[in-house]
Amino acid sequence: MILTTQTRKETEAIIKQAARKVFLQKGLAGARLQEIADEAGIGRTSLHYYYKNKEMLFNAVFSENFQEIKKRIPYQLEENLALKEILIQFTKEYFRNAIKNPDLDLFLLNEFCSHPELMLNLIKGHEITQFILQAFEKSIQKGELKGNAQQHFITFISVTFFPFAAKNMIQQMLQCSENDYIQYMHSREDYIVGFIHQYFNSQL
Amino acid sequence: MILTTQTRKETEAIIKQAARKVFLQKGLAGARLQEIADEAGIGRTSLHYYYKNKEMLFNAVFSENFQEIKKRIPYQLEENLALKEILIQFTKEYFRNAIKNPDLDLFLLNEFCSHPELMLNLIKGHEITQFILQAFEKSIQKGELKGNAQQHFITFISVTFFPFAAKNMIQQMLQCSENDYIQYMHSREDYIVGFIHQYFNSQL
DNA sequence: TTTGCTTTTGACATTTTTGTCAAATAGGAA
DNA sequence: TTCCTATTTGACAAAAATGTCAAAAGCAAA
Repeated sequence: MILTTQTRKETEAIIKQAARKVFLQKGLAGARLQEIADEAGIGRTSLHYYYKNKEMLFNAVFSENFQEIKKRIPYQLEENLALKEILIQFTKEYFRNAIKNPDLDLFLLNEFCSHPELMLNLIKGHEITQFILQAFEKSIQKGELKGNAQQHFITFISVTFFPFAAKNMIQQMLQCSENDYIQYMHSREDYIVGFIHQYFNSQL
Repeated sequence: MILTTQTRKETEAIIKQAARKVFLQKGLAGARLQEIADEAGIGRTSLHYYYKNKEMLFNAVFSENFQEIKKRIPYQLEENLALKEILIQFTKEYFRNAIKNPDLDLFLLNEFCSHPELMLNLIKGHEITQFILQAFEKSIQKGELKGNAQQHFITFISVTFFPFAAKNMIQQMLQCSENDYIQYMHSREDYIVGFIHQYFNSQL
């Protein structure tokens, strides 16, 4: 039997993954170091060897989640793409990454409540919000859409983002397993592309 | 100066309101009995006089929130109403109640993660989920809609429910105050009614 | 005022969770 | 093997939070 000697980095990665799982599920206050240690398959005391205390560990995990969320959001969208195309590209990119980690979405939503200052950075550093909002406004000016850009924008965010944040709720409502849910979300990607097309057509 | 003697019920109500505030903000694990007592303006020990322990208090608060959520959801919808009308009625009823307490929505979403068994009751006791889902299915059979009932259903839930759950996120994204948000949500009600009409038209 | 009840309070006990430390262990290099 | 360092472990300390209890205080009726 081969024992792979783990380097410090590897162990840290295992711990972070375990911590991530527990933190996402129970939040900072609800997470127990013992549970994280068990999940990581190490002694609780060892946690302190790698991360001085709970707060440090949380910060380490959090900043990674933070990065991961950023990666979901395509930062370069062609300036002159049609709005419809922008939305479709965005959706595809978001789904591609989010399906792997739907837990992050609810976490994110909560962080906007508990740490709004941090979240502001996420938005500010990333002008995507303004970009899409403005794209909606331009589209309205061009006569492709009627009404209010903000409402359209929120609708778009809702139909893409919410089903990830509400993963557990949806599972209960549709009375389906985790696999069913993932399956369902895969097909939702196509559904949303269709939804976007219809959204524009219905305005004509 | 008049001292109003408080009856037990009144004191309980004060405590529940204080507890509600703290629980909604910090969750069960994050809430401190001391903070709740301070918020209620009583000694911590008195909490135990009214509610044996933290869990009991949480249950009391929770079951009220529970009831409040239920009230948002119209339980009697005419069986033979057109789907379009069902959705519009549902939306109006939901908005009417939710605008007052948008905090509950995110709380609810979290509870589906942390206490799925409890949430199952909320859904089971209330056959509204199945009712609307089936209404979508019937509508598809009648040819009013194409595609998958579950997708339509989730879209509908998303555009109505999500903007409440994401209150803080939306405020940051639209860079607006709480008042602006409320204003915005009021106008969203009308927007959604229009959205529903278009949703059906676009399928023809 | 006395009595009998409800409510509040503070001191203390218990439990739970986190943090510290020194000793033990492992594993590679000399 | 021996030495050195990195890591793990278990015993313990400390802190944080909750729970208990009996005594005190409040209040209304007799």
